[in-house]
Amino acid sequence: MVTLAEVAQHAGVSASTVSYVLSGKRSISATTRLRVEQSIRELGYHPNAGARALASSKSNIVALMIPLRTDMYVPVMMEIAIAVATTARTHGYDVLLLTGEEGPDAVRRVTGSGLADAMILMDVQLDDERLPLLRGTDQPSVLIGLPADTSGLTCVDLDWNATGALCVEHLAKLGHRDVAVIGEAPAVYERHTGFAERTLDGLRSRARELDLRVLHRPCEGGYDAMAATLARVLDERPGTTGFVVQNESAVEPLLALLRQQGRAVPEDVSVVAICPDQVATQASVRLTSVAIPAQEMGRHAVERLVAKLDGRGSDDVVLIAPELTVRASTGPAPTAP
Amino acid sequence: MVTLAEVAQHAGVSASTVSYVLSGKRSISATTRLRVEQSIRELGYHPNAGARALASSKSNIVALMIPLRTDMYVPVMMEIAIAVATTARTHGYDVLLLTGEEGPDAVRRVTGSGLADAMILMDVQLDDERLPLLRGTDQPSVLIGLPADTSGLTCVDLDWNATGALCVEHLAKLGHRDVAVIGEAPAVYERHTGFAERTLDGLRSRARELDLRVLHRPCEGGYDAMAATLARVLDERPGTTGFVVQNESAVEPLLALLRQQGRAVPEDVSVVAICPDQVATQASVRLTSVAIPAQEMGRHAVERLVAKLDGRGSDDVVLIAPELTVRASTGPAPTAP
DNA sequence: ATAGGTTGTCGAAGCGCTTCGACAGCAATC
DNA sequence: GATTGCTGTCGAAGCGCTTCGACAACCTAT
Repeated sequence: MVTLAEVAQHAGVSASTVSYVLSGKRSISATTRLRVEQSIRELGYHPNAGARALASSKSNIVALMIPLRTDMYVPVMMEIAIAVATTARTHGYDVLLLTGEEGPDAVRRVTGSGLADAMILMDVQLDDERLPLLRGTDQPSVLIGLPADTSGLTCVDLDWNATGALCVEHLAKLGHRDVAVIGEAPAVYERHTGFAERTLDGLRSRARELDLRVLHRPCEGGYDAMAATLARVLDERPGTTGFVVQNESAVEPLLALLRQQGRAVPEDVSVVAICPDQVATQASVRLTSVAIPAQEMGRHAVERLVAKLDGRGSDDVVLIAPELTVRASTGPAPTAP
Repeated sequence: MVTLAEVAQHAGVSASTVSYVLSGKRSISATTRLRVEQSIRELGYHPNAGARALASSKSNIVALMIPLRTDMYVPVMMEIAIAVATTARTHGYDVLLLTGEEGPDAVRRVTGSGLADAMILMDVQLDDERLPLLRGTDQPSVLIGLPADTSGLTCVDLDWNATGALCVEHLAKLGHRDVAVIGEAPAVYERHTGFAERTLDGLRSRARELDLRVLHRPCEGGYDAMAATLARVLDERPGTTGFVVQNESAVEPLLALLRQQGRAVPEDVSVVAICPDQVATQASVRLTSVAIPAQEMGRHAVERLVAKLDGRGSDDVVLIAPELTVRASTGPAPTAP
């Protein structure tokens, strides 16, 4: 392993000079800089991460806590993780992957050991047990997702309230009066995951204003679960003509079932999905949808975090405005016979 | 931040004693150990990762390189990543997430800087440009996936050859004579991703032995692409009664299309999928499938890696035997009218 | 009693880097 | 010609830990 000292010797300068060439924290004459850079290249020098971290108290690593469970939005999580990793890299940071498994202990471990300079938390629950720890440390952090109390925290999320409202508005405008919401798996609501509840709140309150009737049913993904859910919905509200689907693994089953029952989309029934664009365009009917901007969320989170690490930036909430794209799964409500 | 020295002072012992309590590398009397452990707890001490890495030349971090692109098996990748992270943790390692973006440079950076003690590579291509670097370093590594030349490398993968063979065997046993393979997106083959080619090889050579006709068509995921592919297949081989689908985002579209064309599954047409069990059980027809054992692969990879780090373990290839589960999407070939 | 082992603890060196203060050299100012 | 102010470089201290050799203290076997 090549060390700083060896580079210094090779270039005929002192170790500190090499360090300053690397960090740019003091001015170095062009000739020395070039000589040092040349030596670095020739020897194939890479600074030792541990030594650097020890001396500077900075690891240049950000931790990313992802959920352990895979009961929702797996591709979204993945896309966020990838966006976080690539964005972090452009700012000179590497990403440490933590699963939810350790829970709050992971936060303690990371802050305590100086393993990472900052953290990004995903899968935030409304009353997340990691939050007190984050508030109690001076290590910067960003949440992807919104807890109930955001004071003293930086959060990035899609504006789920607005998303719910947007979906129901679109259906209202098309004349639908009875709307069913196919939600995430029950477990997601039970653990009070912010986005699911917020979507529903936003949707319901807008529906009230617009005088629509809303029936919400959580739904595990998959064909069988969707079949059972649909049967119950149509039994309870036979006049339902609009669907909002938040569980992406229920989308395709729903379409198949409707088709099978002779209900045409969008002639008889309209469907709005909340899902990544890829899902919306690959479905058997091109879906009118509100996109989940996974990449943007990941990128934003890192950029807020880097800002904080640089001393710029402050605690606040970044809500990304939802956008609804009209495709082929929604149309005017059928006129009563 | 609490340091070792502070713990030592608090416990009335020397720093080295505390260190030995922590590492267990020398025997310590029960009384001192207890006293030290007590102090550690009271002060809330966490060893500093950087200092540790510097002094011991071990970071206790393993790097995981995941593919940047998301054109295949996203949930599988995610599951592997999570399995790697949790398994690594049980062995005292953390996981650094690298995306393919940097390519071979990432390998250089990580080995050069001592950021990680070892690495796991995913999305391995048959002739991967990272391999020479891995062979040229003494840093342990494990590949998830099989390159063309595995000499000097440790690899973990599903036995894709056997997987292909298994699928076609199952169809043959049911009396099907004409089989179509719906493959991954063309790009996957173009970059010579091992698993796709191997599956095909295994399938073709077994088909030859069993005297079946095979038609292979790569296919982007989604409904439209699948529709076009299916039309071409049925045009070229109208007698096709068996399908093997490797692209999980083509499965549901295929089922929908067949249904739409009045071809019943499994009465008229049989479908075998290669996909995670979750996909197979959630599809509109419960799919006969060969499971992709994502968790097992991740776990295995970490365990091989840890073995190497401990000086046990050697270079070799672990192939996981495929298992075919019969569900409702395959049945006897229809007898010719 | 003495030599030879064990066991438990300590002191000190050193891992490779950053960073601070010092200072030589030189140009501009009075 | 002395003073001030830069600029560019160096030496040394120190970050918090691991680890090696030393060595008391005690136990066994002669």
